[in-house]
Amino acid sequence: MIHLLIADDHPIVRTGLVALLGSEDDFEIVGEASDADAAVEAAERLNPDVVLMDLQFGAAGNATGAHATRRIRSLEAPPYVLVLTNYDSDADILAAVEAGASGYLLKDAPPHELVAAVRAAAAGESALAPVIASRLLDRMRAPHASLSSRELEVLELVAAGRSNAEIAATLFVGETTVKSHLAHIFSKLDATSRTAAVSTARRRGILR
Amino acid sequence: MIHLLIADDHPIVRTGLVALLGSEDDFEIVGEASDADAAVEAAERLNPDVVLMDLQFGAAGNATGAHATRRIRSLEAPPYVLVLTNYDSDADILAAVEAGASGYLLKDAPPHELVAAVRAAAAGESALAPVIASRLLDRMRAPHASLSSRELEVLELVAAGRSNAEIAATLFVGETTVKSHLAHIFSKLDATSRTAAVSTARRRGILR
DNA sequence: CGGGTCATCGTCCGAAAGGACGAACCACGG
DNA sequence: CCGTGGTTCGTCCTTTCGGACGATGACCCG
Repeated sequence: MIHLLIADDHPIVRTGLVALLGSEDDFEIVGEASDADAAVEAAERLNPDVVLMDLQFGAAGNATGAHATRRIRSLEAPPYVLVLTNYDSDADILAAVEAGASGYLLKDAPPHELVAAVRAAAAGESALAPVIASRLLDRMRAPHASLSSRELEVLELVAAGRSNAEIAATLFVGETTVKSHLAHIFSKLDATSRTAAVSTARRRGILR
Repeated sequence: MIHLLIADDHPIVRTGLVALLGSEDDFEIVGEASDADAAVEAAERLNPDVVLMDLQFGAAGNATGAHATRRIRSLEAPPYVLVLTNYDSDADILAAVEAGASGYLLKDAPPHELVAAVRAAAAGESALAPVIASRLLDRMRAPHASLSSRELEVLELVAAGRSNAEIAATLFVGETTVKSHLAHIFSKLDATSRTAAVSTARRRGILR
């Protein structure tokens, strides 16, 4: 019997997952969580085998699914975490994998793929949606144009229209550091300004 | 008895909606559709009272939920269409309302709100999520933040990462003119920098 | 014809961004 | 054990951007 915890801020999605997965004979849904903090708490208390984790949680909290994943994976005897999200941006994928996710699925995945991924995760295997797997392979093949996670973090804030000073404050670093990251980003993306970098990153699918 | 048709490309969401709405005594789900064309066909054939319509359909087809809504509303004795989507961008809302939607709900809406909206739609009333309603009112109050065609031209070049000097050369005008257009754009979009303006324009659906 | 919007071009000036150096710390792998 | 890459910080300097004034002519609409 595989014990599942479902963490998603959309009631509709939670209901759908419960209906889809609950009908499998060897699955048992032991809990649901509607935000990142509740997910961590529930994972600790209910001791599930696999956590289905959304990456985007509404404005309710500021903790993201990636944060929650990291915290869950640092519990003792942690459950496997299967990330389930809408988008396939490099930034999200990288953040999730680094946080210790066992798999990365898109919400438009067909049910059988979802079920298979849960079984794989419960067995300790990795389960990546085909789209995601090929994207990761692309990244392996062309390591030169890949940004570090910190650089992505900076670039996302740049794309949101924040100034260097604001970004520095958000990330708790000096403005010099932000400019340094940006210089590396410009070099990697072959851009000479922040807006050009954002444009290139969007075109290449690095940002969504 | 209210007959429902559910149109959404995500199996998880469809399952969730069926589970949530199917348990209401006076609701009956008469069909599901996984893309926009199938939704129109099903609406014509099954003659539901209310169609729950997603706005974003995956890359499968090119028809959007707004198109499908328009076509459904142009049937004879058309059902009411309740748009159900993830995003609350002004462009989406406006497109849906113009296409004849009776309501606009976000997928993170609580179930009771969803049920209430379906009943309201079936009764021929409008049902807007509070967030959406207030946004529409804001738009009414704040007279048209729409950009002139020249301003849009400039903004697109800005979004492509070009500098003021490059934009000026491209459009065969002086750099001063570009800066003047940008100042107007900043004012209309309530932004203080080019990247922030691009970000806002994207969020509002002004830029793709 | 007056009033509004749009597009075009100015100047002045402070703030922000970017380039060009350098340098320290740490983790990780060959 | 040493090199490589990532993250952090620094200074000096130039370029670009954005704000705050402005001005002109073209156009449409009531």
